[in-house]
Amino acid sequence: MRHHPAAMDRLRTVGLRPTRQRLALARLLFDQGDRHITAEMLHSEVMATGVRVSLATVYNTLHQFTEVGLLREIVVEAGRSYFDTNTSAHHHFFHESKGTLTDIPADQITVAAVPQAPEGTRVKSVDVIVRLED
Amino acid sequence: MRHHPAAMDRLRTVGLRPTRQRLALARLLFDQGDRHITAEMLHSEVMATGVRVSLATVYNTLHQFTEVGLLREIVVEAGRSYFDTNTSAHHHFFHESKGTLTDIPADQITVAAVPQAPEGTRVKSVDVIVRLED
DNA sequence: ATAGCTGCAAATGCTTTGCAAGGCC
DNA sequence: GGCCTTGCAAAGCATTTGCAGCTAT
Repeated sequence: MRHHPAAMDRLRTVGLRPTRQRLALARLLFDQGDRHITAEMLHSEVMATGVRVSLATVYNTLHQFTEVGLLREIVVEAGRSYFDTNTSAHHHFFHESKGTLTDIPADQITVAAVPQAPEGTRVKSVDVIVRLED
Repeated sequence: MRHHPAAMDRLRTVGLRPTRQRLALARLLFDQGDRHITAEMLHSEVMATGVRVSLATVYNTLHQFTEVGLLREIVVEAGRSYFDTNTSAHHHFFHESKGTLTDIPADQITVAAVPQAPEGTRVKSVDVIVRLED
């Protein structure tokens, strides 16, 4: 049995038990650079590696990872959620015909003069989605 | 029977038959300034006015109106679509705890230096959502 | 008359949940 | 051992669709 310290440590650090399922998912998510993935896609991938993980667990895990800041959820279409392994400030291209997301580096777009948040509220995030068509 | 010329004309102009249902929905949508509304909300409203319209028809009508440019669809949460009666360029505040959308006038926010669209694609729209929390 | 609409109910697609069984510490 | 996790299947939502009957022109 192989151990992948990075994934293991990542889980311990955020206080989630490094179970077989969470380790397999963490490796797929974080061991290959930035990814934009849906629960279904991740489920297919993990099954393809031979590790049995239920779709329900994939959903639960994605949300747990999001809660502890390992992932960021991106909403581009009603009825489907994407999860982004890059949690730093950046924005996205969304290719509507293909249903794929691509990063727009933070330095390639400028959002200026964001208006003051209304009384009693704070700005949680500013999400920019540039929708592309063919 | 009352006739509301504006709603009637709006439908004829875009080539949709001014049926009883579409007229009722168009009046609720367009006769009171900018609105951000979901299918469920609109369905409740129209039923409250005493006009029977099925939820399926509300969905169909919202999409037809969107296709002909009378509405703009805004996606802020997975699993729910909002429709905006203001189709001009502007962005939104989304109050997460209340689930409400508010306009940010185009002149109160600046999105600059949008990167070139990748080969073979066009920018369809640039959507900015400023998420607010309490 | 007829092409376009509508309503209903069933189907769909994604996501969440309840609960018993299993696994990490 | 005890508590956290997982898997399964069922339930939940928002939305879409098929089709028979209705309606605007």
